[in-house]
Formats: sequence, structure tokens, C-alpha cells
Amino acid sequence: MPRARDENKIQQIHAATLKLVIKTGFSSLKMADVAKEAGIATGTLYIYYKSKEELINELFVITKKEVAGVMLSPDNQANSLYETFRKMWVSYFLFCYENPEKMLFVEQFLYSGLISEENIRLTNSFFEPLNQFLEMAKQQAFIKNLDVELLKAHLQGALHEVVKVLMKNNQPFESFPLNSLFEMTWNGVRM
Amino acid sequence: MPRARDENKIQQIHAATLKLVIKTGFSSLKMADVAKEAGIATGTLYIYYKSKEELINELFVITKKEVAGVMLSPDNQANSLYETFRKMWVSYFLFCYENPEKMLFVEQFLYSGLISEENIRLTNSFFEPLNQFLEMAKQQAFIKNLDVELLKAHLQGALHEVVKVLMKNNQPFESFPLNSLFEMTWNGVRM
DNA sequence: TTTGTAAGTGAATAAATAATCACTTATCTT
DNA sequence: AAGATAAGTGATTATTTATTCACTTACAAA
Repeated sequence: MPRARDENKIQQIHAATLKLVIKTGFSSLKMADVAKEAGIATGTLYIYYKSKEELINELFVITKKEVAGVMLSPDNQANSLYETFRKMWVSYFLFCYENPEKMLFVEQFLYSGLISEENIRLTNSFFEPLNQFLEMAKQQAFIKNLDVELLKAHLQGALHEVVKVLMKNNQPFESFPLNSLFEMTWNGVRM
Repeated sequence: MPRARDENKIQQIHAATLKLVIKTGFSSLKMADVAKEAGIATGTLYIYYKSKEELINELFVITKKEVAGVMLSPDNQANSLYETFRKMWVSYFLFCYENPEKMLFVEQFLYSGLISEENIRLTNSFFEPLNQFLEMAKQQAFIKNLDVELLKAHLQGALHEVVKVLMKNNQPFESFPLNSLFEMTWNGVRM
């Protein structure tokens, strides 16, 4: 029997890819660099991924799935729509703040032309429960009666850009005005 | 005397670059393609720009300057802070809607690692009057007392993502809920 | 009209980088 | 312990794409 395929190595490859994307931008992401950063040979990288495109696509899907898991965690289910909304928003905010490389990776590659249409559709499907939650909140006149895609875009766009500014300024976790930022978002979408 | 350098050709090059970026993403932006799209030879492209990096950087600065011009237009000066804020927001929204290729170009390249630090600083300086306006609005307790960079990030992030959704869905200009979208934004930042 | 100069051309070259492969190493089975 | 098999290696190769350059064309001045 052969050696077991090293699942841990895949983690190293992913971490290396994310690290390089956040460090130097994705236009300079090279397979040789990814391999070096992951501590393996370029040839080894190609044992795990047939091509750069495949690596990028897989990491994109995995990261989107992780985000969906964070937002839609059972922990975020609360007794009121407001509380559920707030928990989801805070979870996502903290995820982005603590994993800026994942946020940026997804954002950068979404419109890069490197992610297949199929994977775009697949990753969108992960967020179907979120769509349903927002539809329900709309029906109960809890949030504004706008197209769910527009609501999500408004919420996500604002959150991402804010996190990027916090990142750039190296804001320590305690110092940033999480509640004020949530209030700003909430006052926007509430009825 | 030689022929006059064709200023119009620069416009063609810029238009071609923006068109290709929005069509296929910037990772597949090739100088040969830009030249072809602009109707010139690749060699000609290098008469106008020393390198791809120079083309990208110049177009980035020009586009940012155009955006600043649109937002800070004297037409947007009104009697109330509210009205000025609204006019600026609507101007920028419509600019992005009508020029999605410019919005996406700037967004895609900002974190790409291809724009020089110097040009990042330069283009930020174009928006200094906007910063001053927001500082004033804060002092007059007209909008929330949050860091101006965070306010701008929230506003711009939400607006961009919303425009992208409208674009993707091919929404005709008349059908989209401009006022509702503005209200959402305004309710977020207002005191 | 001739002539000098710079713009324009696109095939050819250089540079960057994705991907391969002949070889080595590690692990598992018997 | 020996054989079998797959992982791992990194220099080499293939491919892509930025850039150049020898040549042509268009224009303006004399």
C-alpha cells in the first residue's frame, strides 16, 4: 500500500495561497511561490492540483463554504429576528476581521474570470438559507422591502470595505466600534 | 515637424482596456488584446505606454480623478448638508451604473499589487474635499461620529456591491429603486 | 517635391511562469 | 528484508505574454 495522501499538506497549500494573495495581490500569485511558501516542491503541488485554475477554484469553494458555515451556524439562531440578524452580522464581521486573507481572496477572484460559472452557482447555493431568512424578515415587515440580492450586496459591500479599512489601519480588536458599525448597518436595512 | 501625437488614440486605448477588464477579468488582460481592441498594433501601444504597468497606473489615476470630479462637482453644492450629501451619493451611484467598467477597473486594481503606493496616495488626495465635507457633517451632528475612513468605506462598499447586482441583472435604469437605496444608505449614516 | 522626423506596424525576441518528468525517497505489504 | 507503489523533488520544458526593433508610412517644413 502507498503512503496516505497528506491531508495536512493541502492545508499548507491553502494557507500559502491565501498568504501570498493578501501579501502581494493575486496578479503575482505564482505556483512556484505557493509551493515554496507551503514548504514543498512545485512538482508536489501538481500532485495535489492539476493546475493553478483548479487550486484557485477549490480554495474559492472551500472558503465560501466556510463563510456560509460561520454565518448560518446554529449558534446564530436566536428568539428574535433582530437578534438572529445581529448575531449573523457580528459572526461574519469577526470572521472577516480575523481572516482578512479569506475575505480578500474570495472578493478578488469572484470577478477575476478564473472561477468557473459552475462554482459561482455552487457557492451561491450555500447561502440559500440566508436568502430565506431575509425573505422572511421582509415579509414580517422587519426589514426594508428590497430585492434580497440588493440587500445582501448592500450589507456585504459595506462590511467588507469597513473591514479592509480596519485591517489597513491595524486596528486592535478592542478599539474598533463594532456596535456603532452594526447600528449603522441595522439602521439602514430596518423598517 | 512630425505628426501630432494622437490624443484620441489614448482614449481608444483606455476604452479598450476598460472593455477587456470588464469582459474577461483583469487576469486575462493582455497587451496584444488591448492593442487589437483599440485598433492599433502592439508596437503602437508601446509608443504611448512604456509598459503594461504604466498603462494600468495611468488609467487608474485618470479614472479616480474622473470619479472625484463627478462627486465633487459644483452642481452638487446645495443649501443643506442633506441635499449636498444626497446629490453626491446620487451622482456617484449613476456614474457607477453608467460606467461599470470604470468602477470595476478601479476596484479590481486597487488591491492587485499593480498600482504603485505613490498613485494610491495621489488618488486618495483627490477626495480630500469629500473628507472635509464629512468631517463638517460630523461636527454638526448631522451624521454619525465615526472615523471618516470607516464612513466612506461603508458608503462606497454598499454602493459598489449594489451597482454590481444591478449590472448583473441587467436592470433598466428606470426600474431600480434609487430612492429606496439612498434611504437605506442615509438611514445608516444619519444621526 | 524633397527630405527629415516621428508615428505606426507586427513578426520576432525576451521574459515570466505554468506544467512536466526522470529520478529519489518513504511507507506499506508479505 | 525485499519488493511494490505512490509521494516527493526540482531542474527542465512548454507555454504564454510582455516587449522590442527593423522596417514602413504619414506628415510637416524648406
